[in-house]
Amino acid sequence: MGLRERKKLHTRRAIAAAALRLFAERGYEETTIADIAQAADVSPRTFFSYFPSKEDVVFAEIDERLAEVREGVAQRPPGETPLESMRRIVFAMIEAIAAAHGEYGAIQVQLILERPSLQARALKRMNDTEQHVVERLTELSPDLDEIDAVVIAGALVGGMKAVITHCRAHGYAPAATREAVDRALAIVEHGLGSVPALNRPVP
Amino acid sequence: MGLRERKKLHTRRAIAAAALRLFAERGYEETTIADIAQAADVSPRTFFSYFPSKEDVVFAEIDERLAEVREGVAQRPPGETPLESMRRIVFAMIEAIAAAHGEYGAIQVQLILERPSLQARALKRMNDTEQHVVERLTELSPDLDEIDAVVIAGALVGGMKAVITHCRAHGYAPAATREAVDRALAIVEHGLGSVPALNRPVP
DNA sequence: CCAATATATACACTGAGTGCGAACTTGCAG
DNA sequence: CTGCAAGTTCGCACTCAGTGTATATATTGG
Repeated sequence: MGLRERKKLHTRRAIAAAALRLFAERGYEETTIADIAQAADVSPRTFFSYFPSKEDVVFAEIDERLAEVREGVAQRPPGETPLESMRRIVFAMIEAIAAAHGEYGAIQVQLILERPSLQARALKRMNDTEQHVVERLTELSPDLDEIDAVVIAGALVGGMKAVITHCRAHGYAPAATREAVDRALAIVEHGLGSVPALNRPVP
Repeated sequence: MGLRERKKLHTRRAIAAAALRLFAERGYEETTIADIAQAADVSPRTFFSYFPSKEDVVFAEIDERLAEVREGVAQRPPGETPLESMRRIVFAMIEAIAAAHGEYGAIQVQLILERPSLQARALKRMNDTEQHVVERLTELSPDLDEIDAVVIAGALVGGMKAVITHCRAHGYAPAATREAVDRALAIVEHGLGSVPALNRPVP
């Protein structure tokens, strides 16, 4: 990795960190791009060569983790059933979200919850992830009907969203979270278990 | 209904119609609020007393129909099981979406599909509807755990989204749509059928 | 017809986001 | 080390969405 790329990554992180810090200190609306740029020691114009909009900077860290999850999903032990794969994906994502509760994680979550426009963007990201799951699913089980794959992905992501919603309302106690995941998966699986293609291992 | 309210509704519709027409003619980005205001014969400032943002005007008609659906969901025949209620809601919504394919419906759908920001807003509306379903569900079955209700709503709305996605890809042929709905519901229900609270009729 | 109230508009302003060309930095080849 | 090509930052000028406010105009109820 050359100097150029390292610098870029550093600048990107500096901008994101400065933005999140300012958002936390004085609020989202009250922070301008100019403020962020100044705090990160770049020109206002440069901000937009790293993030296409002010809203996107909130998702900087989340997007990084999401990319990791997608990588991880790619390689999968042989003999694993599609259903098991799906369970693994869901757990990886929940874990990724929980892990995001680091330095600025709490601020991100709070911002997203209280700004409808950020909520909308978060949902869009979930939807994109869902599309990804559909692709992966049809790849794993070529004999699976497209409509079935779409429904299954929807149910899975819906379940995930349910867990997040539930945890938000009841705090992120690990035991409660685990229980929520188990319950959600149990419910969804009872329906999913009846799709034969999902329970046949692939070579 | 007084003159004042009639006029307001008329202006609202005029603005929405002008906006959709201009979006169709020259594109979304290429149409400014000033253009819309001029076409609807109001001042630019007035636009914002009817719609909070340029994006919201795209959803004007959809929101009207969604409100109708919520009304319809409210009164429900006695003895109907929660599961039957849910099926009724899903069908009503699918129907509402299909009905929106009127004068400007096609333009709306096209706009939403090709602008990520509009997609995000559409998903937010779906999510809000999902919240509504959760509320209604816990109201209908007080003995239903919250987490279960959230998962069920998620699965239902996920299924709905799946149907829409599928229909979009395969055209809106009525037969195909009906089949998609049946398949989606069948899949979801196989899971949902195992939740006892859902199959007990309420007084 | 009058007064209270709701609505429309004009005006001025902030801030997000874009296009462009100039200045600068890095990577690489000779 | 040196200079050239490519990538990156920056300043500047601009458009447009969206807001606050004060003023004018229309509607309603009495």
